[in-house]
Amino acid sequence: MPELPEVEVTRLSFAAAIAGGTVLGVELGKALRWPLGCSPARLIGRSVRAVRRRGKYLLIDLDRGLLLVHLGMSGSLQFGRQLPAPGGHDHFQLVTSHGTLRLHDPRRFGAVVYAESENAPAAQKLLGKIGMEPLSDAFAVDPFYCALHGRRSAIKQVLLAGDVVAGIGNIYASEVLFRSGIRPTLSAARLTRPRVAKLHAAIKTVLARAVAKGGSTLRNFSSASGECGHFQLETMVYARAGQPCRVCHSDIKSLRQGQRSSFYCPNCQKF
DNA sequence: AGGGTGACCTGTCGGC
DNA sequence: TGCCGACAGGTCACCC
Repeated sequence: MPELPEVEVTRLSFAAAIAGGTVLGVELGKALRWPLGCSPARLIGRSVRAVRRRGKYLLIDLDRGLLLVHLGMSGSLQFGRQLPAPGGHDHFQLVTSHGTLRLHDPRRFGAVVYAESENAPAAQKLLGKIGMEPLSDAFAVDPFYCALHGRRSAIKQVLLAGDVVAGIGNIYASEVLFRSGIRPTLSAARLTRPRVAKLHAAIKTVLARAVAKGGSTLRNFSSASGECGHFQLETMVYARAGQPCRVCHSDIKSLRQGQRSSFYCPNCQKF
């Protein structure tokens, strides 16, 4: 469920509250995608410094080491002093003096991994190939254009791969391509500079807007404080196959790319 | 090295 | 009602 906006909304919903807390306990449920990478007991007594985000990863900085949290396809976090009793899909809990952080993840594609530092191999294995942060100043048109120029795959696939720009998943890839008038099947290398500039602007605008709207709640996403998002109410193409385009009223089409659905308007995105 | 495919896991929904 | 296949917001290991 979580793309960059949902992960950022989650971060904002508990980062300030957990900062300064001391780890009192770590509880593991069923196995997630990867093992924690250290004994839970080793984390007890450490304090939480801050919570950052890199792509779709949350980085929970401790006074020594950090936890990398990924929500996978179906994960969400909850944070509070008094959480209800854990259920069968709650697979990780970080109990701190400021409250408990809980990972709920039915499909278990998510993960919580400990690393000694951001540069340690355990962290770099996950963060090493992540592309530019789209909401940072480092994400500029020139480097974006250069990176896309070397890719012959379809632009939708390149956006999803995340090694050029970080954090764009299946919903927002379709949305930013609609707003820049680009067909998802077009080879990334064939985009002219003006079109890359338009795509760049759409990525910044759409992701920032989605964060402001609390992310997208399609099935059951909610932030760590339990708030649902509302961006799904303003999607232009995602999951709208057969419905009229909100701009030109043509039928929205869908197709499969790399075993994932893409949505586009054949009139607004001609090539 | 870039690009394509299967794999991981559970829940839900539509069709027969 | 029940079963079965397709699909779901991600991404990595593995092939060519």
